[in-house]
Amino acid sequence: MQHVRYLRYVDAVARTGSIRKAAERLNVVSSAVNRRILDLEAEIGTALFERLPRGVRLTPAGELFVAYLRRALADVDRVQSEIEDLEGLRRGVVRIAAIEGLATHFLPAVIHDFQREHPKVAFSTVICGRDEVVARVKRFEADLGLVFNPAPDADLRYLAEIEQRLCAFVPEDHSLAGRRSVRLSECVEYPLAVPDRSLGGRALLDAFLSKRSLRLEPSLESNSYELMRHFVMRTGGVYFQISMGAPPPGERSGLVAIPLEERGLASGKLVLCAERSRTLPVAAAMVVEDMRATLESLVS
Amino acid sequence: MQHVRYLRYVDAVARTGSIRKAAERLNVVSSAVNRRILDLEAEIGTALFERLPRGVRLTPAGELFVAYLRRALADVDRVQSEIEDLEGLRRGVVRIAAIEGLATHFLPAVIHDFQREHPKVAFSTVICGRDEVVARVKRFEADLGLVFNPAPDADLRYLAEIEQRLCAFVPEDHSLAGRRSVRLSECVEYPLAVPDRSLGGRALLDAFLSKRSLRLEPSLESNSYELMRHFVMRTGGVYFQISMGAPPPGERSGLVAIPLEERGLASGKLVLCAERSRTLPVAAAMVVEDMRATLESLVS
DNA sequence: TATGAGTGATGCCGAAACGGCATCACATCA
DNA sequence: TGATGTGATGCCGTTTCGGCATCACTCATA
Repeated sequence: MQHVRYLRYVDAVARTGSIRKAAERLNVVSSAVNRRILDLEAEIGTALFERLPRGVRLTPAGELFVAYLRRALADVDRVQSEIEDLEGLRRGVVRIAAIEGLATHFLPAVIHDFQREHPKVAFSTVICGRDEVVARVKRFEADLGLVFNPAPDADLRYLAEIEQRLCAFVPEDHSLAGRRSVRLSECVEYPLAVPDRSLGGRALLDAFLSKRSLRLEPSLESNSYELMRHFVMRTGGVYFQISMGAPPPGERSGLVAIPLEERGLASGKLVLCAERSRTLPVAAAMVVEDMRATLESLVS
Repeated sequence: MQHVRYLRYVDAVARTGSIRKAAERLNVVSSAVNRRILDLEAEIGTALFERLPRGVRLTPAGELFVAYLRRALADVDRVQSEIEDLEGLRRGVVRIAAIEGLATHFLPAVIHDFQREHPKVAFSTVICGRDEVVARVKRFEADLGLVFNPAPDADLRYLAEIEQRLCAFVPEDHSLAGRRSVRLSECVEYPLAVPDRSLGGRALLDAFLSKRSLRLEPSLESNSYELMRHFVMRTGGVYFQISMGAPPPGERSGLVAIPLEERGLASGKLVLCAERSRTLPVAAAMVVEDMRATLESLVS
C-alpha cells in the first residue's frame, strides 16, 4: 500500500542503522530516503534518529515511532489478506502441483471450466513427479496436489480420491486399437515404452511383474508421457498410463486407451490433497469442489 | 501525519456517505477525494464503496478497510501524543550511573526536586565504581555519568565539574567533631576506614602518602561508604570521602565532615559527563541543567 | 414529461512532491 | 595524509496531486 510506503523507508533505516544501506534494500537512492526521513522528522517536530559518523541510531522518540509503524505494517498486511479472502471468488491465484498424466486433458478442462465462471482467478500449475508434488504441498508452495498413490503422510489431507487402473495406450490405427481389454503378454510383441519410477503407474507394474515370469524389455523408459506418446505414434508401440490420461470420450487425439486385464494387477488411487493444517483461500476451496465433482463423474 | 492523509479521506467518505460531503469537510474538491478513493480501490483490487445515485455505501471489503483505518488513525494519534509527552518532559526515563558517594544526599535530592516538577519522568540510576560508570556511559547504557577524577577519555564529554577535597568523616560526638579542619596525623589515633581503589578518593590519599613518611594502618578498607559509615559510628573511628558525601547544612545524619588540611594533598574533580557523540533526550538535558545549578551552588 | 438538483467520474493542466544525479561536509581509518 | 563511508543538500526532470470545468446518470418535483 502506497500510504505506508514511507513507513517502510523508516523501518529499513531503523533495521540497518544506515540511510544508504536502507536505500539499497529499498532500491531507491539514499537522498530520497534521507529526505523522507527529514520530512517526517520535520512533521513530527523531533528527531527520530541521532546522526552518528557511521550511520544513525533511533532516539527515544524514534523508538516509539518504530513501534507504531511495525504495528501499522502488520495490520495493513492483515487487512489486505482479509480483503483478498473475502474477494477470493473473484480474484486470486490457485497454485496446483500435479503429476504429468493430468496435464493433457483433466487439468486443462478443470481450469478452463472454472475460469469460465471466475475469469479473474488465475492458476499457477506445476507439473512434476509424485514426490515433488507432495513436497510442494507440504512447503506451502502449492495449495493443491494431484498425485497417484502417494505414500501415507500425516502432513497431507486427502480431499478426494478415485480408483485408477493401468491402461495400454496405442495409436488409433494399431492392431490392438479396437480391443475392450488387453493382456500384458499381448503388448510385449510391440515396442514398449514404460514410465520410470517418478510416475505413479510404474509401482503397479513392478508389483505385478515381480510375481510373474513375464519380463518386459522396454524400448523406452521415461518420466515424460509426452515423449512416450510420440514414441508410440512413431513406432506403432505401446505405453502404459493410468486411465485418467486418456482423452475424454468424443475427443480424438490419435491414441486410444485399452484397460489392462490381468489377474493380480492392482489398481491405484488418484488423490487430490492439501497440507493438513492449511485453510485454503476461497478460490482454491471452490476449485476443490469442482475437481471433486469432475473426479466423481469419472467413476460413474 | 501525511502518510495517513488518504485514510482520513476514506474515513470522511464512509462517515458522510458522500464524496462531495466528505470533500467539503476536508476542504478539498470532490474530484480529489474521488480520485484518491478510486486509486486506493485500484490498488487493493476491489471496490470499497458501492456507488448509489445519492452517494456511496461501504462494501464488505470497505467495512474491513475502514475498521483497519480507524485502528491506524487512533494509533497514530496515540504515538504522536506519546512523542509529544516525551519531548515535552511529560514522560521519559533518565538513566544515570554514579559513584557511591553521591547516593546518600546529592542524587536523591536532585531526583526528588526534578520529579516535583516533572512527575512522569522516571530515573534509572546505577551506583557503581568509577570505571563501571565510565563504561556504562560509553556503552550508552547510561545517559549521564557522575564520577570522581575519571581518566582522560576522548569518548566522554564533560558537562560540569567541581573541585572536591577529601574530608574526614567522624561521628557527631567524636572528639574531632568540632574542628574546622584536621590533619591526617591526628586521624591515625583512631580506628581508620579507607576507600579502596574503586572509590575516587583513594588515589588522592595514595598520591599524598607516597611523598610522606606517615603510614596509614586502616582497620577497614572497603568499596562501600555505607559500611564505613556504620563502622565509624560503632567504633568512634574516622573514614575519608570527598566533601560531596557530606549531608547538606541543616541536615543531621549522625556524622560530620571535617576538611583534611595537608600541604601537598591534592583535591580532585567531580565530573558530570555523557558520551561525546550523544544527543541527550530532552528530559536528560534538563536534568543536566538542574545538576549543574546544584553543583555550582556547592562551590559558592 | 421536462427540468433542476445532486451525485460520482473524467479531461486538462498548473502546483506540489518525489526521486535521481552530483556534490559537499564531516568523521574515521590505515 | 589520502581514501572511504556517512548523511545532507542543490538542481532538475518525473510523477502525483488537487482545482476547475464538464459529463453522465438518477431522482424528485412541478
